[in-house]
Amino acid sequence: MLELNVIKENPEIIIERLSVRNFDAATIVDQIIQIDKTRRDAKSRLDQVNAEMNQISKEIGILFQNGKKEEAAALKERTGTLKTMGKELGDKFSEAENELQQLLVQLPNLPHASIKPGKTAEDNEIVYQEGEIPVLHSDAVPHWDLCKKYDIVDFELGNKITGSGFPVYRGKGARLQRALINFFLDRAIAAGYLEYQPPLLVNEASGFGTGQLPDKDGQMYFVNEDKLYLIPTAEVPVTNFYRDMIVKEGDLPVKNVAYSSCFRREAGSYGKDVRGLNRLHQFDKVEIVQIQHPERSYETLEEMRNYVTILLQALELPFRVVKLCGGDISFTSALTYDMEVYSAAQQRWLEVSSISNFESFQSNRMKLRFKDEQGRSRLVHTLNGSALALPRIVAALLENNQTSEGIVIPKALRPYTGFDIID
RNA sequence: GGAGAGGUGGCCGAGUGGUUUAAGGCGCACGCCUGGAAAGUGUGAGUUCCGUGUGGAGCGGGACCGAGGGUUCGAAUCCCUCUCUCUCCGCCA
Repeated sequence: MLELNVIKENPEIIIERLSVRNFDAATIVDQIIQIDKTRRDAKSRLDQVNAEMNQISKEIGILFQNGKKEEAAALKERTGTLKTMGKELGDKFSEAENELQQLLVQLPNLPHASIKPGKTAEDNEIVYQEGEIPVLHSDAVPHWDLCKKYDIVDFELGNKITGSGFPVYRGKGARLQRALINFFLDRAIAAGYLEYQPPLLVNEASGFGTGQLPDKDGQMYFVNEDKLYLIPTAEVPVTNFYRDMIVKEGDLPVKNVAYSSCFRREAGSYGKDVRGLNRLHQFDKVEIVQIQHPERSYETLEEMRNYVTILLQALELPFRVVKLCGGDISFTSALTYDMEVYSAAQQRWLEVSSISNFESFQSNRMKLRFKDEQGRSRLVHTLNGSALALPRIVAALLENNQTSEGIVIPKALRPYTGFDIID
């Protein structure tokens, strides 16, 4: 959520910057400024009425103590009209406030100044690429066939007990998953992140705080009985730890890491993108989250990108870094790098990490602030990134490392898997 | 799921209708005291909104005692709903 003051002070700039996303904010910004006026006017008058009421009540109290009941009764009569006025103004105020809130929530985050306009993923900018594209034998097969061949991921069994998009990992497949989780967590801890195990279900306030609600309501699984949402990413609980808090400036940056299962309805997805492990309803991910001083958040974004780069290098996967264009960047993000690995049998780049700086967009929703040196409350910046999402990493490892003997496990992972080949 | 108790400032804890402008304590910040510290002592300290002023220095005012409603001239205090925590019972990994 953008800050009201910022919108009020430079409405044209907001409209111009949001046009980079192909978002026409002119009408909403206009309405916001109007409603805010109404709201402030009502609040101002309401405060005056309340002040007068408080004054009268105090006087009545004193009169009662002195036994002057008639004078008190006379004063009471005046409160009737004040009360009606107060009620009307109060209603007007909260109505305006609600409307204002509803308008504010519709505006996406301002893209960073370096973000280029663009319509789709086609317009994203490849800013870096590393690693050799493997040349596979002519009999090389995609990972879903390898899963079957080595009996490590069973999609049909998942279909049977749950539905499509919920695979069952078996034997060395299950151990590979566990190895990756531990590998990623150990690396993150070594890089100074604090490990958490968050709840996998969150309440509505948490969904709102990180921006999944009300926007992406239909993308989360919802437990109606208890009004709880299954998390689409550990970002939601881990960032919301700090909702409604004022953190100490000296505690910044906060660096947290969490492994969690993630649940996504993926409503509207179809086609070959969803084949095998490419797109699932439930998957595992290690997520890094940072809370940082506004003046240092972009350094931190680069640091996180560099951190993920090292992970991909350790796994010996060819990868590239994509800077998302205005049309492809998420509603909440100011700048996002997607990290993509090359999956050689599919001959596709697969997104395995998305690293974003949300600036104050989430912290404004969450009322997450810090005290600066002058004792002023200021919104922090929040950032997060996958480090990493497992299924597509597994897909690329299987495809790229397939040999006639079996699937070769990268060296860095062997201490975790306890085997060096899947055969 | 059943029964009971309770949510008060950073923390502990008083407060059952009117100078509560939330007692007191601990902790905190800044002074005094001290060679330095402890003890002692003094002062101060929350969040947020509106107005005025103007980059939030200041001043005036509103709201905030789990959340939301209600009663009343007036609510931390009374009533209703919700929520969370604790204890006991039941169930259970």
